[in-house]
Amino acid sequence: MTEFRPVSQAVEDYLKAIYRLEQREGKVTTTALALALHVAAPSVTAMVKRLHAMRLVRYIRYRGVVLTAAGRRMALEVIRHHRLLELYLVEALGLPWDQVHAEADRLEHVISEELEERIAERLGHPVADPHGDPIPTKAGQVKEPPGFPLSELNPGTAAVIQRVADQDPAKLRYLATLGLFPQVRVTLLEKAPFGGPMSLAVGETRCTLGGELARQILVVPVEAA
Amino acid sequence: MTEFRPVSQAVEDYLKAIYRLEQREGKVTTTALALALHVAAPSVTAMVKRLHAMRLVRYIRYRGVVLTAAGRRMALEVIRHHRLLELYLVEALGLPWDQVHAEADRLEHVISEELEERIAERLGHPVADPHGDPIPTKAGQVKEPPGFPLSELNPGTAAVIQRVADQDPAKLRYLATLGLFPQVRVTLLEKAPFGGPMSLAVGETRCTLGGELARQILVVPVEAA
DNA sequence: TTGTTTATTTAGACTAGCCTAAATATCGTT
DNA sequence: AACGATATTTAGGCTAGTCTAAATAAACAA
Ligand SMILES: [Mn+2]
Ligand SMILES: [Mn+2]
Ligand SMILES: [Mn+2]
Ligand SMILES: [Mn+2]
Repeated sequence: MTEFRPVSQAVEDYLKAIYRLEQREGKVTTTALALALHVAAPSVTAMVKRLHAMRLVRYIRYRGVVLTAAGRRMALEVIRHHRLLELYLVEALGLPWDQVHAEADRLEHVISEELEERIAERLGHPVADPHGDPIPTKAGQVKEPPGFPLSELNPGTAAVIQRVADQDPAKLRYLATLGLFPQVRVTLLEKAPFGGPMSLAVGETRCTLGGELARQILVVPVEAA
Repeated sequence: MTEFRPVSQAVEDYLKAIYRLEQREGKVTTTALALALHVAAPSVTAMVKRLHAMRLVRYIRYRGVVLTAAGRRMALEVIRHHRLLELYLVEALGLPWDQVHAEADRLEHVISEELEERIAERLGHPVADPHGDPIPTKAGQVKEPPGFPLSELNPGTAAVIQRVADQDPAKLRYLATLGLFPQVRVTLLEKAPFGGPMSLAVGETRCTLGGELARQILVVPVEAA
């Protein structure tokens, strides 16, 4: 029944990007895709036409693109691979958390369902990757975790980091030196106005963080200790 | 100095196939490559011209193809990936030994040198994969293990399996049910003439094996127990 | 509402890899 | 030494995915 056609790596990358843009921006334009995928706009136009013909998106000229149910299912499948792999590489092989994204971006397209399953099992069927991003289930369920940017936390409040939304290795390495990971508890001490730097207590130490980075760190407030 | 250009998956597969044919047959013809890679002969002609232009092989029209030093280095690099991955998938994730070949065939092209290194470390820098095939070193050294086909062993002699040269999953599953793996000790009891079936003692049990399969199992004789 | 800026698509081209059919070279035999 | 069989290459074509330059539609502002 469910007819099964294999799909190219490029197609999977487009679907993933479309999924992320739908989440973050609501609508998905040609230009946004071109930017996200580092290709020229006409390349995107050509590809979304193909995706439309494959019934993975609905595409209306000049109106952007929307995932179909089949397209969303495939996107989530690839994202599941990606996030399981990231976690596996960190947990089982000790790769640094700033490198696993790039590695997973290539591996996600080639692992079998069998291998995916073994990895999930070995990890105890985890629900989040090393950056706090939720891992879709086999059935395609995702629960985006709650949380808002650390930059909007009120001074004097404690919170637990849920997610680090940036994937730039340099930034991740820097955050690691500060001890800022998902599940870590922080207290906001002071905040300069207009997106300026903030000073934080992390465990025993304290640090200063620019507004840029603080916007990428999602937190949930907790009771003071 | 060593200029580093990335190479496509197709190129890596050709280099690997050329390497294997050089080992097994001595010379590498267009037809042999076409057969090995399941492509049409003219596709091979086109590709070996490109490989020649890239200085990965020397190609003379109608005369076949020979790996250059650079080509051999690349082939061994991919083979190293393949065999490390096969062993890792069996050891660390418990995949059945008949499935790891197909999985490794896709993964070998996308893992980073960093990940390769972690895997090798985790495995304790092994020298052979689950089928007994030698794992080239980082520097490109391979030592083909000794051994001759089980089909040529003399009746009454004991031997240790060095290598199972077949990679057909069905055959490998069958051999697994008989307990025939590398490092396993067997004794040849009887042998029918003209490549006919042979009866073996494997541990406590005995079994019968067709000449076809016996030719793919490489052994080294040992003292009787 | 008209004109300008910006986003998007069309047109046309290119590369890597693959294919089939036809031409040609090599090899093994007589 | 020549012939037929076999191996190999050439010729020509196709798809996926990319690009730049040019045309056009949509959005915004006066
Ligand atoms: Mn999957
Ligand atoms: Mn992640
Ligand atoms: Mn390598
Ligand atoms: Mn193997």
